[in-house]
Amino acid sequence: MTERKVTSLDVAALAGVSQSAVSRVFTPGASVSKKMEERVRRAADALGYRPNVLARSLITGRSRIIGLVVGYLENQFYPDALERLSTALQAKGYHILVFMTEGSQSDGGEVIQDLLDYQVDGLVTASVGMTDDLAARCEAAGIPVVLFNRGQDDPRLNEVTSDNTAGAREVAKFLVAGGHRRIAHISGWHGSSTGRERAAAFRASLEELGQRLLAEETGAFSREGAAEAARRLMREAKPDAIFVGNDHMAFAVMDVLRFEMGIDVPGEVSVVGYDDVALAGWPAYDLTTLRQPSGAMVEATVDILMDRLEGRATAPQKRRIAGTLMVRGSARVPDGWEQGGAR
Amino acid sequence: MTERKVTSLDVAALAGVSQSAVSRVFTPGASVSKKMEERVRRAADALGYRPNVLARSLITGRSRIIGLVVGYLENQFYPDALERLSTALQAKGYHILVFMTEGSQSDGGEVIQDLLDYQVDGLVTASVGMTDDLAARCEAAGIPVVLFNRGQDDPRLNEVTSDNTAGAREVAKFLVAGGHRRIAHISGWHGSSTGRERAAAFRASLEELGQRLLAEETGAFSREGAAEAARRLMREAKPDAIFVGNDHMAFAVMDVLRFEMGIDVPGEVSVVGYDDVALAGWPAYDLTTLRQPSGAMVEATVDILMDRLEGRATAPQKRRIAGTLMVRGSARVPDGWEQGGAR
DNA sequence: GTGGGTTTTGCACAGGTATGCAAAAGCGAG
DNA sequence: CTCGCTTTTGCATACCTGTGCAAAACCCAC
Repeated sequence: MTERKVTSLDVAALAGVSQSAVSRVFTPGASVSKKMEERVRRAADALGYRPNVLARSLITGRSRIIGLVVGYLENQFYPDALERLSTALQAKGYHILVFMTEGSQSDGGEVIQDLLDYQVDGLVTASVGMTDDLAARCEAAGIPVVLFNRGQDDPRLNEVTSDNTAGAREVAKFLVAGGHRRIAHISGWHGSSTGRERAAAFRASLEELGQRLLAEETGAFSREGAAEAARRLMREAKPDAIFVGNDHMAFAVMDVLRFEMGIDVPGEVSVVGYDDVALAGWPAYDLTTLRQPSGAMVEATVDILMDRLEGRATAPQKRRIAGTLMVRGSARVPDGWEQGGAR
Repeated sequence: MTERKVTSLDVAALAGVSQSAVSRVFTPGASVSKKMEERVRRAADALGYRPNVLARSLITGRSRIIGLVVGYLENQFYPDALERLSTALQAKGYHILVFMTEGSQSDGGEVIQDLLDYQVDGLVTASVGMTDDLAARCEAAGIPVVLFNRGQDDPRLNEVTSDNTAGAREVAKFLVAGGHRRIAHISGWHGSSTGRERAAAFRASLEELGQRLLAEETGAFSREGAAEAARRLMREAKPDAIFVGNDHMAFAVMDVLRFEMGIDVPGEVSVVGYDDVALAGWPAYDLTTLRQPSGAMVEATVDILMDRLEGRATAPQKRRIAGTLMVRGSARVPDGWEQGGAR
């Protein structure tokens, strides 16, 4: 409390050298002699000196802070990604500053100013439909933006998504091969590209396979929304298979079917999700789902950021990570279907 | 990219006033005339000016950044708390900088330096057994530290926990009242106060009620550890009820019992958890558990931080939030037991 | 208009660091 | 030892803002 902050000047005084010398010792790649290094470090350790990142950032213009804009952490996919992202960035000397938006359908407008105020070096947005111009404004300010698990038509923006189209097609093939004839879809929020792409590709793929999508309801990426959608679906369209826009909603659907309506899954209705969060692999759900490899997606995100921050590439990248269908017990398995997918 | 950063000097020049005037307009509570305010704001808006938080923090000595040290986000309790904490702090003009430690049993030593480098105004540690002297070092540097959901004997440190002793006693009463006679416990990690307290209180409470704890295994707060513990327990001690140190482990235990060993829960074995994460309320698990009110715990955390940051209180606080038993379907319910607990 | 008191404004400096530039030191060869 | 070259060091300045202090402006009553 009474401890005054120890600065590079204090160290310099104790070591009997100039402040710039101290600065250079703590700046990788600066020109310092062996002897000087030794001397300064000894003094620094004695005083417990560490450079002030904020003061440093003021002059270098780099804060080593990455902003993360996120809407909700209820869907386990996001905490998992957050954990990986934070760890990966930490290894590179960056840290994550968290900005929560209200709800999953916000455009992030409330936090964008906050973000810029903190002079973040980069920006990752997850689970939020950030409007084009907001993100573009950041890019204009020289801040690289990566949309994580969400696309936007704007060609200026970086994106990392899984291949939603291929994924949805894989699910369609799987369900058709399994002999289902009344296939429905509970989609995510249509304001998000992820939700739209999966829905559109699923519908199109079914038609390629000679089927028509029986019905589509929107679950708004929320548990309650999905439960409602499932109830409507079973009351009216009566499908024998449901592809749900993500795992988080799929769990709600399975709960409604099994525990509220007494329907056997997969005996009477097959359920397939999207994401492959940890819970999907637990036997209580044992959910067949399309894995979005969050590890690879995070790697790609970090790659893009580093390219930009270290001044390598500058062209916007749209990376699309391939997923694989995880065949488990919530959907009928076609004869002869092998894990990893048939042709 | 080529856009130079717009500073208070630019605004001052455009408005034809001094830089200090601009500063004052953006400093709440400073002395500015109506006319000046109007004039500066117009210029600032025209240029898109916003004060640089980092430069500001350099001079005020407050960064408006709160460090959060966290070990893993797999246990849903923590993402939930993170979300609440971030939202609450944001409302007060603070933001969370995330520091991940390796695994749940780290002492946080790797990140402590990073933390201090960023000049955080305060520190919250969750799911990590931060050693006393590290936290004490932060306090010595004038940074308030709150241990979230973890206690430490050091009287200098702030803590927010649920009342583990009362909670464990409630569970003991519930299980005994339910007619169980072979009661076992799968504890968390004994390096954590949370784990120790729950285990000790549970054991003691059983003895007060005239029973002996049948067996205790450690689950190390991990899914795999808990599963192993459950297998050992059922192989050897054969309990008719298991109190598990947190929900995250309890789910693993239920999965092993039901799907691996074909044991009926709660017919043959009752399972009780601790935390009441969202998943506990989903019908697939329908877990009876002691609710840790994360909302109230976060409120208390923010309270303590604000007291210190706004220079009110300075004495360390140890807040203990009361929990309530959520009676659901994973454990036999004693006749006449009412939700909210019997006397 | 004058005087006293209250606001408002500008000036100048501080906060902790990185870096261009020039001076100093080191080094190796002759 | 001297010279030329490379490496190392110190000086001074810049980064962007908040704030104490004194000067200026304002307000109101006489």
